[in-house]
Amino acid sequence: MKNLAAKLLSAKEFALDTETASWDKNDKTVDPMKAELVGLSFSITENEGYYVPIPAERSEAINILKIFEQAYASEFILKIGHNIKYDMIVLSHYDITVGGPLFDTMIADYVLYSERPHKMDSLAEAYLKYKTIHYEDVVGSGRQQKTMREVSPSEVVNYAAEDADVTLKLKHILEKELEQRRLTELFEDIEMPLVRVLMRMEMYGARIDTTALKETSALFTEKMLEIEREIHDIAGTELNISSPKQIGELLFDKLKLVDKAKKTKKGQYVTDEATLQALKGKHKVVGMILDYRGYKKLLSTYIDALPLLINPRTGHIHTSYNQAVTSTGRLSSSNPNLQNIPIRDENGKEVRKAFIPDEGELFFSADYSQIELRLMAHMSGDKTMIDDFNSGHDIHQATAAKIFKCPIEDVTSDMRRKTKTANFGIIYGISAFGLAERMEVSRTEAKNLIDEYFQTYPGVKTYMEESVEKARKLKYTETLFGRQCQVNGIDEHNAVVRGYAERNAINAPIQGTAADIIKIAMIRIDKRLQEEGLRSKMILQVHDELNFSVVPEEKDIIEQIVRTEMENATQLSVPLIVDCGWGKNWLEAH
DNA sequence: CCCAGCACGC
DNA sequence: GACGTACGTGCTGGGT
Repeated sequence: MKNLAAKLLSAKEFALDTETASWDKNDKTVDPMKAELVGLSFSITENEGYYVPIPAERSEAINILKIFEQAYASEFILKIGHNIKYDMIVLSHYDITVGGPLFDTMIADYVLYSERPHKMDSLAEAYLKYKTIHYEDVVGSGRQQKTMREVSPSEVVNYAAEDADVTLKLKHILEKELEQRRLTELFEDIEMPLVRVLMRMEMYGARIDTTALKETSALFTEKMLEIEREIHDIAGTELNISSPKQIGELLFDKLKLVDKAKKTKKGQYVTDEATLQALKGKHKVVGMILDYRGYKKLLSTYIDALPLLINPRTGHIHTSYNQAVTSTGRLSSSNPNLQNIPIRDENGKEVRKAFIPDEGELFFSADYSQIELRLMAHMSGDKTMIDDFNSGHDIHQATAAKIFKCPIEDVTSDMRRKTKTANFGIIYGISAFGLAERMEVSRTEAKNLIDEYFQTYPGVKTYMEESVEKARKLKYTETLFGRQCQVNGIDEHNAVVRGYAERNAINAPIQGTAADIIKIAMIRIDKRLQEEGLRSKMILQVHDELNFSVVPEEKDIIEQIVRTEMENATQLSVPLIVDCGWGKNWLEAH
């Protein structure tokens, strides 16, 4: 082992992998925050792989890891991994820091082909024409699946060493392809530095007020059961209100609330929120169903679920930020998803209220104001829209004044609401019909509004057309920072498929550029927190928003750092504005 | 075990 | 006449 450690230390790069077992037998998904190390693998030269079994006994494990500590920590050696954030988090629990530059093959493939999955097995087949030993080949599958700990090292070694070797081989191919596609800068300057930022955010986690959630749970459960009883009375049967099928049959077969009810592809009645809202006046049960669903959703997805996810070691909830999922460049969050915590609905606000800072600290929230619309102004170069943003007026109000041809102070709230919907629609590449639906106006009025919109901002119209044209030519879109997103179906004769592709061609560069910008801001904020020895923590990212747990003494400096780094992440022809808020929980701060 | 339907966020 | 806003994740029911 000492020989191997010495070899690693004298290498300029090596691939690493870890084999782990969950210490929670009920865990299906492998959670690095709850993983026990079973073995280490390395590859320094292609076709050579090493596997070091790690004993279950912790002090013995730590002794072995000490041998490799220097190699892992080296600031000079490039560390190559497939989803390396996972390995870095696991290793950190054994006092190992992975230092130096990183090359993540999963993220490299994501930067090259964001729309496809990036599992190592499929990359090995695609790039190396090589069929790897699969995870299930080692531990089995289904009922009799074992943990990696339960499989003897002699049965793990080939699989584990192969993974490190394959990772190394993939790196050598991927780095060339990144270079050819001019994606190296995006990869090295944004995606790789972001890995450590996300690692710190995940490991720190978020604190939850479980007492408050328990009280809310009792209250909402009681209300939900009461509604359930009433609905059963009305229906005359104990139907399952959570079953859209049974609800559809109640509303449209039994109660016949409407003659020609809309049906899904599968021939089932549509009973979604929009449909039920329209039927609310027809029968009191409709509103009750909506209320039941509201409580049920909050309880099952958030209120009763989140407390179970508190890590006993840290007392916090640890999401997993996935850096290689969305086609546009955004992050996603899972196990649990902390990017879809309720905010609009009154009852839902109770959930957001339960996200609290550490003991004695403050919750700080900073979000970009209108970042996507600002990017539309910048990227289209439309003079009027740029001026409207630079004037500092409320953008929806300023747009409304021009569309409705009235002084800005005469813009009514209804005019502003319609314009706001139009502005959203523009970013998503909406049609007149879709806009009419959203604004709840006639198609003619929607068409007029769009016409006025494009007369007001002719550069936006041109930009949208050029975006589609460019995507048709290249088959991909590009953000300001060079991130590419493949567009499928842009040449399709089928208008539905083509329309989908065209809307994508309009939205992806905007959404993707916003994602690039907040990633840059996160890297810079994290760097300053580290370098300036601050104790406050960045804990959550929600696409255009960053959240922090802040020690009171650092209140001023944190707000200053976060605002500065977010607003100056890049220079545009319009200002980037950040709204900041403080509070004792997420709801108050936002 | 997988898909459809629904609902939460930006 | 049909179809018509981007990007995600999670829960539940229901069919296999």
